[in-house]
Amino acid sequence: MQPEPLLGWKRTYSCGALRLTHVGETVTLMGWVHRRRDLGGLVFIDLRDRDGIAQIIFNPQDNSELFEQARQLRNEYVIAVTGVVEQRAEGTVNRELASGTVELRAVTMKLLNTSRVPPLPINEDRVLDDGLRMKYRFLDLRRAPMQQRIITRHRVGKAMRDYLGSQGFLEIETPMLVRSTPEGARDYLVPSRVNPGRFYALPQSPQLFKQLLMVSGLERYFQLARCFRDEDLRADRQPEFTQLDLEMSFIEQDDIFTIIEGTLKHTFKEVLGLDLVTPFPRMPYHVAEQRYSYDKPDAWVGMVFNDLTSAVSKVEFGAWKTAIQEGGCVKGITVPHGAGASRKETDELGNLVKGWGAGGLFTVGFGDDGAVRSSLARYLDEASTASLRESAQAANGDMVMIVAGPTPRVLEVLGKLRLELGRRLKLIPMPGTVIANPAEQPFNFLWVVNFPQFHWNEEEQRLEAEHHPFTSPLPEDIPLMKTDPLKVRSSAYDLVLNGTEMGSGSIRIHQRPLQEMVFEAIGLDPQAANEKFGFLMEAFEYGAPPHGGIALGFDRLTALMSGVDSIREVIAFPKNQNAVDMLTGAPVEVTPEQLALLSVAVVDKKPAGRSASVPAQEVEAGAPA
RNA sequence: GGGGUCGUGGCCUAGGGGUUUAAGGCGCCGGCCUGUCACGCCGGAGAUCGCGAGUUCAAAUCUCGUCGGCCCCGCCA
Repeated sequence: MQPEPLLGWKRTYSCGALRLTHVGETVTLMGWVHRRRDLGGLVFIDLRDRDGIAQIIFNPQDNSELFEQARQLRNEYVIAVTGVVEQRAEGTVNRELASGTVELRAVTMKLLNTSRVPPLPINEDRVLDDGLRMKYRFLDLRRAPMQQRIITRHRVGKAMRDYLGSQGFLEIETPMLVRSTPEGARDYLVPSRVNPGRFYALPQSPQLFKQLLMVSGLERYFQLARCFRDEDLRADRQPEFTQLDLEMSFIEQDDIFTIIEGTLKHTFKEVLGLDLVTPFPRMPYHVAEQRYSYDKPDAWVGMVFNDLTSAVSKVEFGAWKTAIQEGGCVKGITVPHGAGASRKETDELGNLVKGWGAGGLFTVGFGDDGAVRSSLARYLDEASTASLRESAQAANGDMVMIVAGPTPRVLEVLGKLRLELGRRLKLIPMPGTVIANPAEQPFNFLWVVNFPQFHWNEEEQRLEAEHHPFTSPLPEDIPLMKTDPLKVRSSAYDLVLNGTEMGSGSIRIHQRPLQEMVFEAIGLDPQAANEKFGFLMEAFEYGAPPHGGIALGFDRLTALMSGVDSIREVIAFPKNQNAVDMLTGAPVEVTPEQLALLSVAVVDKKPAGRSASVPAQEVEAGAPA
């Protein structure tokens, strides 16, 4: 059997689309052989495309030659099949398949392409080595869970575009080859051939351009903007990532909040069918800083974070003592009826928690008879146990899951832990659920407002912008700029989701004198400021409107909505931890000729560098010939 | 830059100094099978245990180094 060209064959339905209503129709499906079940006298092929799976039946009595061809099919062969949709007999219906009430009785078939045996299983959902997945990403992406996430990503983006479009926003692209600015993350640089010795930078964000668009009078801008930061990677950090970036004129902070709340409400409804409760709670920065009292936003499914710091202050347990001594805290989530959790389950959660940057997870269970079950039992005397139990509001049968350490970390970890518990205990509302009150909301958004304008950079012995230097101070605090700059509050705000940062923005400065004042405060002398940002300040002199905006982490949001921890799972072609694209091998060395053309010389090259550590032949083996 | 963890046929795992001729499941190849859907049954091929040193009579197993994946700290205005 040799592959043939399509020669006029047209696909009439997708595999996942077949239903009882199609019975009797002659249809043509095209897709990949998902699985073959050869019963000897009967062959079933599960044919898969992006939409789903259809069962095709080959019967030798219909066409013996076709039947023999079907026996020769192998997984991942690409075929086109024309046949008649038939209702499945009672007892042969597959409830697991959307198309499970029907099957396609094959009449003719065309082999479109063959396939080698794939190096990773495409027809089953199992945990695979990340390196293998990245090297064969084109096959990894063929797997159903990956396709679902890529589709989710598309839908999230589309929902955002639709909503913002309906609100009068214009999607405008900004340049990728931009001017390098010293502040912030390290830049990716691009040498200019036309201007020897000069470099572009890839944008860390479209910040300056979107402000200029406001000066230009475009009034409402947004973009799913690709951003680049040359910093070390994490599960939630890639060197290139995507932000929902927007900016508005003639607005104040509340207007931004309303737009974002509307955007997220629409997006969650469209993509997950969940009705988010808006507006999101707001918390001034100083409250978050001092108490970090997450009571309201965390009042979800009854699993609030309980502060146990004082309750366990007398417990002679090293990790807790250290945490408290260093100004941190001990907090716990009380899991209703959780005391029955197995050692295996708590160990698993413990490993997750460690991976999120906490020292470990400590559990104290209270049996139905009130008996204490804990690995820390020997550290817990009667009094401490009682006070812990009271602070944790634990009833008989409950389990308290405890994390200790620096407060921000504890809160972030507990936020993730709670989401994980919600998933495991099936407490997260199913798609389509109307969330009546914020306490049931698995996605707990929170605005943190009024960040300080500056913080002190100990290393450089100077003030530094907390958000960025284009952020406007609160008008009432401007007089403090000269006298007590650290007390100046800014109009910067963060959007926090389940204890992790999901976005941040601010109302911007739109007048030259104030911008100059801020530059001066952070130690940028007028001449340097003019050199780097003169174009912006000059723009302010031509009728810049009041404006502000925000950027949301699109990858992170999509990951959370997909229920995965790593943004790599929602990026089609991500980099590995060493910022290497394991599929193509990038970055690679380039020829001396290329370098010469760019007036670039490579110095101090590390021997056997990382680009060389992806052997060329391995890459070749992974790439299509 | 640092810490942790993992690396065993194509895939996922077991084995943690000598009864291992490296085990199992999936996959692959061949045979049988007309209602399967993770089809079933029978048979077979496929691994010098990431790589390199060292310890030892003996190393997949212990030690050191190295390479690679992942997680974290630093870093990410």
